[in-house]
Amino acid sequence: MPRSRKIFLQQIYQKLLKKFGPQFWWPAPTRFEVIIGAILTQNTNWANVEKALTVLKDKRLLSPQALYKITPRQLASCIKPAGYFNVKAKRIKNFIRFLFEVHEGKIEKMRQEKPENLRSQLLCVNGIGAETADSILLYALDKPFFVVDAYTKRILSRHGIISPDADYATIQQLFMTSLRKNLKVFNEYHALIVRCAKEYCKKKPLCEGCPLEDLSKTL
DNA sequence: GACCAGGCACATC
DNA sequence: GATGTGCATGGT
Repeated sequence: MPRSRKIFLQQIYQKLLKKFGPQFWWPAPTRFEVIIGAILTQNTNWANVEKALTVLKDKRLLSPQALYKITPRQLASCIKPAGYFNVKAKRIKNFIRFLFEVHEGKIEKMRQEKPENLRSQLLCVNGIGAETADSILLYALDKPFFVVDAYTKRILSRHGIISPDADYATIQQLFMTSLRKNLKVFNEYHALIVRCAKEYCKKKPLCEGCPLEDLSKTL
């Protein structure tokens, strides 16, 4: 990778942090809740996810044991506010089944797995793709994997750092080889990208007032 | 009423 | 292997 691109990614982080400050993403009370949230938030507004999580909490269903017992149909009816409730119910059940079959139903057991192995295992669960796997690894399990999403792609391609058709692994590598392997930075950086894209990167062709505006000129 | 939101798997060509 | 499509609610 060109050295300039590396520095560029580091500069973007500093700019975003300066502009928006820390984002405090995912301060959920349990790792398990973060994981379920990661599945529920697929292609969905976070506010809707919180509603679904509240229902699960109120019904005392937000535990591996409880979700193991519940039927997909019952689960679907609880998570309706998050949208795609039938698919997501299946996906959550798939994850729970994996958790019990491979890690005795225990998150802490799962955390003992070697990070690379764990990522492969998660990707084998039907319904968990690269982004959801990395969100789980980073935000729930404290494993340093950079999360790439639609916003990340949009911002980077808009500022000419990647081509619009760059794939997930390529973009992830870009970040992971440019930055220290640091949980806090990975966590914050992804959240900052989402924040920036939401506020400034919606309108085509250019995002007026975006803190990254001037950077692309220096590339 | 259209559009969007912190994706993914599957069908089809 | 690329491209298209279904899944669904709630806020703007």
